[in-house]
Amino acid sequence: MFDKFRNNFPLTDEKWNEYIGCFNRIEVPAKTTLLEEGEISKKLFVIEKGCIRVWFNHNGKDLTSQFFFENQSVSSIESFIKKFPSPVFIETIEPSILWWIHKEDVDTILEEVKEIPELRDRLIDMLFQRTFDYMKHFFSFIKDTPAQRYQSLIEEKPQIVQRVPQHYIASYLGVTTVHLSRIKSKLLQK
Amino acid sequence: MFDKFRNNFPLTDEKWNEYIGCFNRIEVPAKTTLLEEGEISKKLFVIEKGCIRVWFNHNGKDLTSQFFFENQSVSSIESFIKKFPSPVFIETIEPSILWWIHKEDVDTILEEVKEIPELRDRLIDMLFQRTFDYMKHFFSFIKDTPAQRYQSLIEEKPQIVQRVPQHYIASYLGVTTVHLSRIKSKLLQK
DNA sequence: TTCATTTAATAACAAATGTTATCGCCTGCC
DNA sequence: GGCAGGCGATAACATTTGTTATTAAATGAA
Repeated sequence: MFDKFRNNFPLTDEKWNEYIGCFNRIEVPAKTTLLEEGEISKKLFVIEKGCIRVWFNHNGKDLTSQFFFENQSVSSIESFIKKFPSPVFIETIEPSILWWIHKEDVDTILEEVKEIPELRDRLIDMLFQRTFDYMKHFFSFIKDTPAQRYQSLIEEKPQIVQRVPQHYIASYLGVTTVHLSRIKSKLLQK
Repeated sequence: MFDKFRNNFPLTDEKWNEYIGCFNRIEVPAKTTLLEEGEISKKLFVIEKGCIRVWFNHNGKDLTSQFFFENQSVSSIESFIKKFPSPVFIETIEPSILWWIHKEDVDTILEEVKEIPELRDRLIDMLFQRTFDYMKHFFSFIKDTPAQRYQSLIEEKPQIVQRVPQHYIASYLGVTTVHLSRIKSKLLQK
């Protein structure tokens, strides 16, 4: 699972193996809850196979805010980093193969790895990237119609459209399932 | 301007004065453009007095994405950090007193300051905070109606409602000026 | 397989929001 | 003080989106 990343990291083999050894492999069915709302997140997940969504409950409605696929890492970032109760649920969509690591191990690794400027810069870069992604998604809510957001989704994140049930996509785009259905049928007419 | 922050930073007086000396004070009227779309941002601004908005043009519409007030720092973050052409304009709303610093000076300071773990951690913390703010604002677009978003704005960021012209607030909330007017008059009826 | 459950499409109607136009009030400027 | 232009309220109408209900298709479990 992790071998393909090996040459991206300027570490001794010894250190590398020590870090990799902290990860645990699990296989879980679809609709498995990995983190409950209110819980303090103690695990970071990496997806080997499958797909995960982050969602929250608002007045009884199930609202999805993010999707994750193979090779992405997933956590409730506020909860994991700041030890706040998680505002969100994390749940598998498909049967999945995951690797998880304890927060304590992540902290230890980060503490050691900070001394390596290349890695430190890459971590800061990842943080920025996450922020930019949020900004981009957020902008689309100010400037685009739901139909345009769906069109962008098809173009930019086809995995979501192909692998995720439609009612999750609807709330992700900020519309009802009925309206997403209408958007799709209008697209087909053209 | 910066004296009130002095005791927050574990630096020698000499270093502190060197860093503060990099800032330049300017006074500008309302509606002054500080950064054009497409330009690469080379300045970071700190607001001593006044108020600033970040906006972009979408199909001829003026869409505001952020507001900033006293003691906040402002830049087109993607452009300033990554040297991309800025996707946004930055403009004063009120006549303002600003302090600006060159990107090169920021880079130099950051390079030196990274060696101080307290500061480094605080910088990373600020990055996270920015991300959390975006996430929160973004969530409100999925879960709340425009009327609810306006209500939250009154409660959580009263400065915006008090000091910013209404047509800027409208696009910030993702509605037309006409609809924001309706929202306000409905609130008064209750 | 069969049956129950989940998921998606559609229709009819209701509510929210956008568009265009008009009016009045300020504010800054001469 | 008077005037022009910017700003905000409101009305009438158009369009978009939500709600509820129904049906059909797909999926999963026994």
